[in-house]
Amino acid sequence: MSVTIKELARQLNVSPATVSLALNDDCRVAENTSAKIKALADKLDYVPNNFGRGLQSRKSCLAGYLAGSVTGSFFDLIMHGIGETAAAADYGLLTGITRASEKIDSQIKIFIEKNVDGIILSSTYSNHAKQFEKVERRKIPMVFCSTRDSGRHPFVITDNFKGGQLAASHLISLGHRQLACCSIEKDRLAGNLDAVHRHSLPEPALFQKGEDLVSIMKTNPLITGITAYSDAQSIEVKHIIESLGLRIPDDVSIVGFDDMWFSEIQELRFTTIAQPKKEIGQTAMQMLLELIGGKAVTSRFMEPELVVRKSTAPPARK
Amino acid sequence: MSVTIKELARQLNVSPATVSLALNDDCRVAENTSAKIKALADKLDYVPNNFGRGLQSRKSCLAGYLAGSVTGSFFDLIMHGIGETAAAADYGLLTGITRASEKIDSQIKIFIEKNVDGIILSSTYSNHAKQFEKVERRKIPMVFCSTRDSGRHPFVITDNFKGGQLAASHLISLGHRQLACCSIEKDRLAGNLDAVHRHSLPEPALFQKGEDLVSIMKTNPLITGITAYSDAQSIEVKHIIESLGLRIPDDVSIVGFDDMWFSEIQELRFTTIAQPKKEIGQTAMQMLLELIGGKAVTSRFMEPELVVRKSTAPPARK
DNA sequence: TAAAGTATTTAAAACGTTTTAAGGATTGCG
DNA sequence: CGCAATCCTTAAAACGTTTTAAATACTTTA
Repeated sequence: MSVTIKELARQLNVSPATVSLALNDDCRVAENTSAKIKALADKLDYVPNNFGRGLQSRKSCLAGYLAGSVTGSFFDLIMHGIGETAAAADYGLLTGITRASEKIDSQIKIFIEKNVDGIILSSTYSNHAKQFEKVERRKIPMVFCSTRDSGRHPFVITDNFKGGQLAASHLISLGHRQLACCSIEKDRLAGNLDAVHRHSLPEPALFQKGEDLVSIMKTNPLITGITAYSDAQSIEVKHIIESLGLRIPDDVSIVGFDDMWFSEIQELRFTTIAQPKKEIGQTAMQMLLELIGGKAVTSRFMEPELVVRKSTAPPARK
Repeated sequence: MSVTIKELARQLNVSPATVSLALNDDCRVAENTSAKIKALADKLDYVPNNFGRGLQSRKSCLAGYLAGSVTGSFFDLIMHGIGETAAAADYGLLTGITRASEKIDSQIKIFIEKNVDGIILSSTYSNHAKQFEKVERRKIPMVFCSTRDSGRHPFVITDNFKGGQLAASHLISLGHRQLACCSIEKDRLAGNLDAVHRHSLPEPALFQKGEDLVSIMKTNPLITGITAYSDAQSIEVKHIIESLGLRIPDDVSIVGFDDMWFSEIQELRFTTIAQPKKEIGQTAMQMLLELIGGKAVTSRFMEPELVVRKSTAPPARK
């Protein structure tokens, strides 16, 4: 049985109300009464009971985080940022990491049951509309993190257009004239196109999966610079290019995206567009806290950054 | 404002007590009353308030998970397992992922404040004794996951002795006679030694960091098989061995540990001792739930498994 | 039909906190 | 000294649930 306000009150011969007031730094309670109370609370290691408090305040100081997977450190670092900012605000972070579609509904249910004050999402979950309707009906604030929905909820996301520009500009500045670009992320593609247009170069060849490159490279052997969707795709692309008898970066340069830890390992050393993962998480939680506090928040784009390693170089052949 | 038991009671002209009893499937309430109540609860999307409930039951149905980092997918997969099992038991998972020592105390504080029913730890945190004393004083159950302390708390961990045996036996069966083994994990080292002794082979050379291998390989050029501490260390070892002018696996074989996702990528293809990461997480949560339920639990060792890829082969030279 | 038994419902208290309005002391001022 | 003003403290209600013991309704049984 833990120490309660009543117990403190009993021991000091004051009322529970006074204790509560004192512990909440209410200016109405006398200096030395307050001091006495705080001293005893400290000594007995009093911790306010979240149930009693929540019942009254209708706040749980709990936030939910839902993501498909944190494997490979991308969402891991985001979660780091979220958790850190949450803890600083005395918020607990309830995580629901799951790929299995049928488990998402149950995670949302748990978030609701545990009375989270808000939810951060790293996926759009458009096929779970019914469950999210419940969240909205309860007016539980939501923030999208590293993804965005059709517009009703605020989001934090890397400026993908700029990222695409950065990737293409880097390749162009190295002397590459004919590029290829993964078309999965529309904004990055748009940025890529923009850079190419500015230099009056031919449009990049488009691909979705790494394997598409086999035929693309055969059709257009002039391609020397590739923008991949992610560092993970860079691995795939590297393998495919090498299986075509070409070398990285001598014959073909690759720019990845994300700046995952494995891009740094000696065997790979990928040039990439870094996303500020931890900052994205911190910002998302920050925004959620503001939303919970009743403030209006606006979506934010975070700055990507070019990290040059060994997968890009000037093209050997012109 | 959400629907409460009182509201349901009002609408159906019964007492709140009846509603509570009905929703908890108490046999005392009449069949059709119960049916009516459940139907309305369903229709109005009633969700029991965790504060009211927790105040009464003294349970939060919240568990805490504390880990140093989930980067690189090892603890990520463990967390997956924990979360899945937690959700199945209607438990929320509060995560405190942090490397920063000064943030650990604050995470524990948050766990206590939010009234978690139990805590899973993936690190021993021996220098945070004061904070953990508070946890113990409150009799909050704890389970160690993929680590173990000096004995007071139950743990789940891979059978490292067996893992060490597996690694050495594999190398020996390929024909390697002189081995090296990372000595960081004592049980794995013991398993390694055991296998070597069984075959009456010379004891393995010991190293801690990958860089130690530079001098070790020079002192003992007969070494052809290496057991690394982890797949991550395998990367380092590979790089060092190659920088010594030797090839993997032609000249030197490497066995890693963990079976992380990157061990599968084409550039690496590491032979490794796989740890059942997800199962470890599931088991840890299972044990915690039993502990919370008042049962006695015993620690468990999970089976490691040899995964043969391309970093091991029979030694070229005898 | 009264008594005894069973089935169903309910009032009330409890859990720990915060908050509001009112209460009691003390002080200052005329 | 009396009245107001100020300062400090407190009783009581509220939040939503569960639980216990008591109350009510309905069946049997004699």
